[in-house]
Amino acid sequence: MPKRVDHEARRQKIAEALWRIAGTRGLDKASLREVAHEAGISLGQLQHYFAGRDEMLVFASNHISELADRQIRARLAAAFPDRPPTPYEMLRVCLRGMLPLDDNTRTGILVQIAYFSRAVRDARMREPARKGIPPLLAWFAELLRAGVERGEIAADRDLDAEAMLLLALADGLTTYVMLEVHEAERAAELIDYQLGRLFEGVPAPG
Amino acid sequence: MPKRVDHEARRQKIAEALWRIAGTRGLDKASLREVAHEAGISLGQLQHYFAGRDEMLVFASNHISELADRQIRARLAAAFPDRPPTPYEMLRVCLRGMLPLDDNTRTGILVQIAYFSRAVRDARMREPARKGIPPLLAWFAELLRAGVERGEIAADRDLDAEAMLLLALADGLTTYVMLEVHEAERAAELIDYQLGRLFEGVPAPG
DNA sequence: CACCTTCCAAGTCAATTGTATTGGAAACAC
DNA sequence: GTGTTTCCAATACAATTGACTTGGAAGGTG
Repeated sequence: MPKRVDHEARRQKIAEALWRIAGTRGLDKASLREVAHEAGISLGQLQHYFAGRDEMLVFASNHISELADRQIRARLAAAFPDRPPTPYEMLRVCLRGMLPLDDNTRTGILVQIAYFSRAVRDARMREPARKGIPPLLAWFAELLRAGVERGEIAADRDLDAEAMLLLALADGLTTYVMLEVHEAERAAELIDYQLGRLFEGVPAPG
Repeated sequence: MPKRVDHEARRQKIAEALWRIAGTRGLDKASLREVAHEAGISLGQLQHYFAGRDEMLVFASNHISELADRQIRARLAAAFPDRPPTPYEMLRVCLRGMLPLDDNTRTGILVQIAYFSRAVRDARMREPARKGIPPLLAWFAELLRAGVERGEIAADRDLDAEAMLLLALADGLTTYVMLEVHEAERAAELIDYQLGRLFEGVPAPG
């Protein structure tokens, strides 16, 4: 066997270059040449790692999902280094993590939007975006159930519905932040407003 | 003055051809040639009505907004031909009108998404999408205030917040319908769930 | 009729695209 | 060293794009 190269690492480097372009100039502008240039490699090299543009897009999509997943876990660990967070706190951190409150997340959302606008028309790109949602919803519902057991949430709530509402709310509010209808902080307040109605008697964090 | 042509009508015809393409193949595929062909005219003729691609896109964007506005008013008038609808009914019809419950609306949403994914990066396209939202929100809030006066909504609600929540919710739920996470009917149920919590003691429509 | 403005069809142009090909450098096995 | 496989740079190619030019048809005005 000849020249050994870490195949996966290269593909990730390329995916991150694609990420940068999609977040600034849009996914359409992420041509093979542009991505290669952004990654600091030649078109020939890029083609060696991806058979075609679509394959590159799909790989990058999956890569992004994993990164987003990892980031939200890191955020949770960072926010509560000493004690385990309450269900309310976990939910709040997760939902806030979806909002474009900082530049990094904002760029990530731009990339998500670029992919989303393709995913709604292309089943192949829809799959990766889809599959992460049900587990996330189930986890939200579980957190809410823990909230019920702690007596913080009324027992007659439809927890699956509430979980979906919170998720959709975060997404919808983000939409209007990106359209500059309101600020990201306003979106965060509204999340808190909805959360506060759910968790009765739980003091809102400062 | 020579040959007289209804300029505006042509531009609308072109905008609708663009609409059809953006809804099926995506906004990027809406090249001047493709739009011209879809509209059944020549490239030369299309260029006579729009100086460049961007101008065509902006015009079409505005045109779509007006159509959507008109459609929702028509829907309201059709749903309650005899008596004036209650605030609850008006809100419910409007919010349901945003969901992809039929093929027509679904296509419209695909177009909206195509535009949205450009608007988040291009201020020129963001403007038209933006400007319609505040009046809509104000109208929602006004409906909610009427609900408070009828004793259907608790007096201590933050009506501006509730209005934004409902709007964002409809958008977010639509997002997940398009990603095939849940059905449009489920989204409608969830809207009713949130509405039902707001309007206390108002019976849900069959 | 003559004229002049509006309208638009056809063609050209440079730029950019995804894909394919070719040739050779690099590195490991023997 | 020889060979063989992996890796990749360079180039070519057809297709598509937005923009522009040109020439003339259509039709109202005088």
